[in-house]
Amino acid sequence: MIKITTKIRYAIRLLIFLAQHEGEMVFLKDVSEKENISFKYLEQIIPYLKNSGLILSKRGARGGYILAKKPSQITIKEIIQSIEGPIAIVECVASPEYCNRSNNCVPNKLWKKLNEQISDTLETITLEDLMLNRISMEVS
Amino acid sequence: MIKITTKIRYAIRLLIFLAQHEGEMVFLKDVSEKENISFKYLEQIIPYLKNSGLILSKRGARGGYILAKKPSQITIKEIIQSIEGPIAIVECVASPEYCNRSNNCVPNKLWKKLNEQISDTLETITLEDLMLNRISMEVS
DNA sequence: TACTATTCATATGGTTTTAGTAGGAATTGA
DNA sequence: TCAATTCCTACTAAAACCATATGAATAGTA
Repeated sequence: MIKITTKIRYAIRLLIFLAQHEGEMVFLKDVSEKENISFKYLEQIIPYLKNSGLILSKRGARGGYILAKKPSQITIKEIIQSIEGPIAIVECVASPEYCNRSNNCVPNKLWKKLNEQISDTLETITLEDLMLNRISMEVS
Repeated sequence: MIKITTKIRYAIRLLIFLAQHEGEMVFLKDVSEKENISFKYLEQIIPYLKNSGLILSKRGARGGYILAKKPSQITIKEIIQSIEGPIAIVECVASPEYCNRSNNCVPNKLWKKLNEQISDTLETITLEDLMLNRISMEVS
């Protein structure tokens, strides 16, 4: 059911790498090698992160990528949303018009609750938290 | 990313229907018609629920299905797991051997936390809760 | 017994998503 | 001019998703 795609996982590892090299321009080639992720696939992930203003790039020789914000200001939710759009575990929680059952739909409330919980959790965790290994297993 | 499949959603609606007719044998045809779900698809979902002991069946004319337990004793987690097995938003949270990065993997803790949170939430909600519309939006 | 209604078992198929691979254009620094 | 880098776009294999289809097995009933 609920699967985190490689795109999201790679994006997070890429951003952690950038966070760990804050201030430097980083080559994608290095990320690819150090993190052992397909270079060409990484290239495809980059545009999402650029478009949502998470990273900046510089073209040409000695170009590269750099975080556009401080790691403490980048939430996991932002990262995921930059790639997949709004978090919606079922269509109807984002677009009620999607299903005409919505009005009196019993399970809907369940999905809404779960969706909000996931969304909230992802919003409270930042890149910095990941970097500093600052993830408590307590339910917040 | 995070999507609830139709199989799971249909299964829950099927079980709610059974819960609403507790004590009676229910024909799949009725569920299909009332809930407007493909009969043939429902038939494919049934075996999962049977195998995990959530429902009982009776074959032949005037056969049908009935809940094997009280609605208060069937959790949403059980239902989902009966269809998809253990809840694992990434492979490595269920099978650490899946990825050799596991030891010092920074994002792993994030996925573990999120996974547990989802799992916990789904475990605390029962069929009865759904039936009685007893889902609070407060984060538990 | 024959008929009908139901569950049970299994095969098939179309569409979408996932997870890449590939080739080359554009840009920039040296 | 060359090499290193990002940028852009097309393609593809495999899996997952969401069903549809056919018919066998079983059981109640007239």
